[in-house]
Amino acid sequence: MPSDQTRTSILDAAERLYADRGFADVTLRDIVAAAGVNLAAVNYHFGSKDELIAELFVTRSLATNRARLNELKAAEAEGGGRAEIDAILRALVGPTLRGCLGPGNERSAAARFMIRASIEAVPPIRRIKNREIDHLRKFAAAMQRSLPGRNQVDLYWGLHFALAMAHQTIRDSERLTKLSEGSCDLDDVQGIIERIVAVSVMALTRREADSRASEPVAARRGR
Amino acid sequence: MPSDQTRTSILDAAERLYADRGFADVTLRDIVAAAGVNLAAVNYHFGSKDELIAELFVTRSLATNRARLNELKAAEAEGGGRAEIDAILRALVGPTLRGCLGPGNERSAAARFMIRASIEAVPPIRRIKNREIDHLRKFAAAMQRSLPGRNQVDLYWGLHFALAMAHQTIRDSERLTKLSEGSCDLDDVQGIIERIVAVSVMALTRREADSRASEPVAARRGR
DNA sequence: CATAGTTTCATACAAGCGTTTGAATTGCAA
DNA sequence: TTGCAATTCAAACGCTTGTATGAAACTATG
Repeated sequence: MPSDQTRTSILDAAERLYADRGFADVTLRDIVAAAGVNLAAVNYHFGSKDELIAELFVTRSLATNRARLNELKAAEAEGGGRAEIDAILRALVGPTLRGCLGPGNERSAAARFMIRASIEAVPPIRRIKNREIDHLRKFAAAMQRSLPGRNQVDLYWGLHFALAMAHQTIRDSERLTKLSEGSCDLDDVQGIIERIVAVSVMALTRREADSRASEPVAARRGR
Repeated sequence: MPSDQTRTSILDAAERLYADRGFADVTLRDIVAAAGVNLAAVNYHFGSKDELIAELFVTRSLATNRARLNELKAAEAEGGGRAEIDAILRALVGPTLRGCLGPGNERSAAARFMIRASIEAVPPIRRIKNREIDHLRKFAAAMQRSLPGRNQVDLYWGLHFALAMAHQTIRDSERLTKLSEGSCDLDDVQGIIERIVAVSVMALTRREADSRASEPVAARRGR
């Protein structure tokens, strides 16, 4: 039975380096140096660089999806099969945001790795990523149960916008900090989650009438 | 005086290739092959690969910012120095969205290049990108004039969310299409703009009270 | 201890990268 | 046309990349 120690140090080092510097700037030699193992160990244990990346991504992807679904199930159980819309959205964006932001001196490498993966979309990851659609579909279904009267298209857009705000907040928190000169507190994760959830709920529950060419001012500058 | 023809074909080919395939997968040899020029021409005319990328980015960046500011000025002029908040947001997200989405058989390479740049953040671009903060500050100031009563932090978050929704819609339109099985119409650019503007306006004009721990349900699942 | 299987190691390899070189070619002024 | 600078070109450079190799070291069973 293998000790798995080399395997594990490679996975840890790779995840941390990819999280910190992105996929493009990290070579196998960087990884093995950080892991304190021999260069050939990567190909011996994983077959190739791409398979190493794929294993990292699959592992973390399953974990994140599990955390989100757990929150969703809990919310639906609490409501007898139908969760409140804000609870659904909180289950969608909460796990990732909590993982990637927050006052911890160094955030979880796992979460930052996933952000990188979602940003840089390197080939081995892109191949796996299509399964995420099925995962999101479960949230779309829950939202439909929660807001049975809503237009389905609006639900998709609301889901999309919620993910967009969460994602961009993680991705470009630096810009927001600079722009606001520090007045936007990115360590207040729960506050950020509630902000995103509140906006998404508003987007999802606004009146039907203004689904297009809403305000008079809007229609004026159509160009 | 140089004919500039080689220079121009390199710029065009590079922009198109980077837009299509990203920075990581495009080599100088790909570019010169597409441009029909010699390999050494890049270094002769631009000095280095990084300087070529930087020139592309600076050019397009200035153009986009100019388009946004033009719309902003027009909106402010129309309102006698104080634009409606929705007009400001439309000026912010409109130019980019119109450039990157839409029914055109092939979208503008320039716009898709800018999206790549904003996604992949290769070093020569990252160095330039900090100027964007100053550009966004003008929109923050306009928003403050438009909504003088609002908390400044809320304005920054609203600006941030508006850009997040626009950006993610461009970036990951494929996912939304798949998720909604085509029912979200990504060719209806003006509809998308109005959707984003409407949500952003709601985010910016919601009542002060719920800036944190808003709904009772929200407070319950704080974790 | 001996031996077979697993894991590590130093080293090499082919391929691709951005860049450089120096000679050919071009374009234009005198 | 001659002459000179600007431009183009084929070829090569040095370097880094992921991967492969075969020997050495380790581990555990008989």
